Amino acid sequence: MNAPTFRNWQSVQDEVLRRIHAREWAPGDLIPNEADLAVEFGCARSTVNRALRSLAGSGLLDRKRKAGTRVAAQPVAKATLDIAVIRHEVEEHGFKYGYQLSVREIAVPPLSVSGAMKIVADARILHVRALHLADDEAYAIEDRWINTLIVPDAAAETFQSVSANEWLMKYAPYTHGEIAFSAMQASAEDAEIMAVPEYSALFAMDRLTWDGEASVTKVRLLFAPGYQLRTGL
Amino acid sequence: MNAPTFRNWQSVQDEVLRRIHAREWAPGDLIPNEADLAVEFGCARSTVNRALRSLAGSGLLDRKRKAGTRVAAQPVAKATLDIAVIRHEVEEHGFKYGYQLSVREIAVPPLSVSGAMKIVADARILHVRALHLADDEAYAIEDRWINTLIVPDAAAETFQSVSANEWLMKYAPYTHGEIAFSAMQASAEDAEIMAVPEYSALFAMDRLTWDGEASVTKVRLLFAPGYQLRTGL
DNA sequence: AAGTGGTCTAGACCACGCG
DNA sequence: GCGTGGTCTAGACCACTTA
Repeated sequence: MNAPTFRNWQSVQDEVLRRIHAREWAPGDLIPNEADLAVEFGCARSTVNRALRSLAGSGLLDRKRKAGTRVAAQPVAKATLDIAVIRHEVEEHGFKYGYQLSVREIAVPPLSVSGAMKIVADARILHVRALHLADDEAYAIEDRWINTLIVPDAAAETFQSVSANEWLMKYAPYTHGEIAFSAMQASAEDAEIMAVPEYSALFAMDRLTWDGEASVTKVRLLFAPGYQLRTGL
Repeated sequence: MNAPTFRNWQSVQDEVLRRIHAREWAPGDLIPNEADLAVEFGCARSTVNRALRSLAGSGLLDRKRKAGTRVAAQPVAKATLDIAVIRHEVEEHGFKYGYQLSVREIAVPPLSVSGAMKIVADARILHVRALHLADDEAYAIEDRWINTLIVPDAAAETFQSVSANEWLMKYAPYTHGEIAFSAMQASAEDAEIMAVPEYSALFAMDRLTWDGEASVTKVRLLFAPGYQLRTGL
C-alpha cells in the first residue's frame, strides 16, 4: 500500500485523474495543497503545480489562491478544434483538392460586414468568393472580405491559383479573432454552386480576425452537406 | 535600443509574438534556441521554455528536439470550445431554462449506436429523449443512449427533473471522448417538437464518451435554428 | 493576517532525432 | 555524436483572496 513515487508531471496528473475518477476526490471537494501533494508524491512542488495547472486548464479542477484547489462540480468540457487551411484538410482526407475563384472585386461591403469589421460604411475593400472542391465535388464556399487598408498586399493578389484562405494564413498575421459555428439553409445560389438540393443544411463557419484594433478579414465558409467538424475530448 | 529585461513568461511570449508579427522571424524560420533567448531576455531558460511551449501549444511554433524551434509556416488555428451543461448555457444568456423529458426507456439501440458504443448488438440499454427550452422556446433536442453496464446508477434515475445532460456530467466521469459538429435538416418529428419549419437547418453536436475501453454515453444534441457556437482565436 | 497558487531561478539530467 | 527541447529539483518571492 506504500505509494510509489511519481517521477514526472504526467504520472502525477494520471494519479490525480485516477483519484477523481475513483471518487476519492469527489466533485466539489477541496484537494490537498500543492506542497502536501508534493510530499506525498515524492516530487517537487513545481511538478505537482504543472500537473494541476494542466488539469485546471482542461476544466477538471478549479483553482484559486488561498481558497485552494477543488474538483470541478460541473466540469466544462474543453474541446480544442484545429482549424487548418482547407487545402490541407482536403488533402489529409485523401482527396484531390480543387479551387475555383468566382468573384474578386473591390466593393462596398454590406453594413453587417463593415459594422462587424469596424470600418467606415462606404469604404471599398476587397471581396473574394470562391469554391473549394474535394475530388471535383463542392467542399466549401468561401465568401471573404479583406481589409486592404491593413493588408495592402492582398490588393496585388489575384487569388486565381492560391485561395485567399491559404494566402491570408501565410501573409496576414492576426493578433486575435472570433469564430462562430452554425447551421444554415443553402440559398438558391449556394445550392446551385454546390449542386445540392435547395434548402440543404450547410455547416457554417464565420471567422473575423483582428490585428490589434483593426480588422483583417471576415470570412464565411459554407461546407457541403455531410461535413463534420471533429475533435477529441 | 538596449533590450529591457523580461521578467515573466508572458512578457517573453509577447515579445516573441511581436517578432513573429513584425516578420523579424518569418514563417518557416528557425529561431534562436532557448538558452540563447534566455541570455538575451535576461531570464532563466525555464521561463523562455514556458513561453515557447505555450506558443507551440497554440500552433504558432513548431518545436523539435535537436531541430530547434520554427515559426509555423501554416499556423493551424486552435480554437478551444467550452462545452457546458445546457442549463448553464441557457441561464448564462439570461434566459429561463426549461426541460421536458419525452422518452425514457430500456431498449435495444440501432446498430449505428451499438456499433459506435462497442456494445453487443442486442444489448438493452437506457435511452432518453428530452427537450431543453430557453424562455419556453425550444433550445435543443437531446437524444441519448446510456451504457447502464458502466453507469448502473443511471438506471435508478428518472431524469424527470434533472436532465441526463446534467446528471451525467456530475455522476459519470469519462476518460476520453469524441465530439463532432455538423448541420442537419430537421426531420418532421424534430420540426414539430421544436415548432420550426420542416427541413430547417439544425446545428448538431454528437458526443461519445468513454471510460477506458467501455463507452459511457452517446448523445446527439440538435440545436434550434439560430444557434451559434462561438469562441475566440 | 495568513495560506494558497503563480512564477522565477540556477542548475541538472535525459530523450529525442538530425547529421 | 551531440545539440535541442523536455523535464525535474529545491528554494525563493510574490499576488491574490479569503477568513
